[in-house]
Amino acid sequence: MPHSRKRRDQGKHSRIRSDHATEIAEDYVEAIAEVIEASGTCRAVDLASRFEVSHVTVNRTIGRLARDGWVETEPYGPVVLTAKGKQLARKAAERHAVVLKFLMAIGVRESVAKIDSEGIEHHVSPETLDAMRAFLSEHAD
Amino acid sequence: MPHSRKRRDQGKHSRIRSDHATEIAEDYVEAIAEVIEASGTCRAVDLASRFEVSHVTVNRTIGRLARDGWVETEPYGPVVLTAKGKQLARKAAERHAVVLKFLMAIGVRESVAKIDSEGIEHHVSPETLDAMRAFLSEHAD
DNA sequence: CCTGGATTTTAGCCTGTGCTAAATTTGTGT
DNA sequence: ACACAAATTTAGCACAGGCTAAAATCCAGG
Ligand SMILES: [Mn+2]
Ligand SMILES: [Mn+2]
Ligand SMILES: [Mn+2]
Ligand SMILES: [Mn+2]
Repeated sequence: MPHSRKRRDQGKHSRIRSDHATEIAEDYVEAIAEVIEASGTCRAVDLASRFEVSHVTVNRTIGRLARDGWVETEPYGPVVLTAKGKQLARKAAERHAVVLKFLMAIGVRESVAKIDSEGIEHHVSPETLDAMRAFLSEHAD
Repeated sequence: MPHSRKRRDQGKHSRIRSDHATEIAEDYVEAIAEVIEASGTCRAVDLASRFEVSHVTVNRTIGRLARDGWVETEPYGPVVLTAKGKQLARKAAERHAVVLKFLMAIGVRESVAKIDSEGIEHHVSPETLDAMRAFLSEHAD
C-alpha cells in the first residue's frame, strides 16, 4: 500500500482553500498584463487604484508574487511578468472572459456579471469551464 | 454635493473581499445545521472532520462566529445556531443547492459540481441566483 | 543642478485562519 | 468512586493580507 499518507488528502474544502491562495496571484497577473498592454509599463500605484487597496499592500503583495516566481521587479522599478506569470495571466483572462460571457448568456446584466465573475472565476474547474464554453457555442445566436 | 466620500466605495474587488469574509460563516452555519439535523447536536470535532482542519482551528472559528452572533456555545458544550444563524444557514443551503443543480444542469459531473459549487456559491449575487433558478425551471425535463 | 511632487519602501500595527503541544474538563464504564 | 478516553481549551507559533505614518528614492521643471 502507498506510504502513510499524512498529506492532507485534498477534499472539497482544501480545494477551496488552495483556490483562495492563488486567486490574488491570478487577479494580479491579469491586471498587470492589462496595464502593460494599455500603458506600456505597470507601476504599483496602478494596481493600488485598480484593486482599491493601499500602495503598501500592493508593494508587499508584489513581493510575494516575486517570491513565487510570477513577476520580477527591481527596487523602485515597474513590475514585469515572468514567462510563468504571462502564462497564468493569459489562462486567467481567458477563463474570466468565459465566465463573464456565460453569466450574461444566462441573463445576468453586464454590471452584475462583471462583479460576480470576478469572484466566481477562481473556483471554476476546467471541466466546468468546458461546460460553459459548450453552452456558449450552442447558444450562439 | 455629498461630503467628501472617503468611504471605500465598494468596487468590484471590495465585494470579493467581503464575500471571503463571510464565506466561512456561511459554510459553518450550513454545516452546523446539517450536523444537528443528522445527529441531534453539533460538536467541534464534527466540524473539524468535515472541514479537514484541526479542532483548534474550529474552536477559534466558533469563537468568532459567536462573537458575530451566528452561534451560541458554552464552555465544553455543543454549538447551537442563533435565530440569525439559522436564517443564514437556510439561505446558504438553498443557494448552495441551486448552484450545484445548475452546474449539473449544464453538464458538469456531480463529483466536480460538488467541489466547484462549494467555492462558487459565495460569489453568486441574488440576481445571478435568479438567473440560475430561471434556467433550471426552463430546463426541467 | 536642485528641489518638490510622485512613488516606493520601511516600520509597526491589526485580524483571520491555519498548525502543534500541552493542559484542562467531561463523561462513561467498571 | 475513579480512572481513562475523548473533547475542549490554552499557549504559542506562522503566514496572508489589510492599514497608517514616516522615511527614502526618483525624476522632471525650473
Ligand atoms: Mn480575473
Ligand atoms: Mn477575480
Ligand atoms: Mn455551502
Ligand atoms: Mn462553500
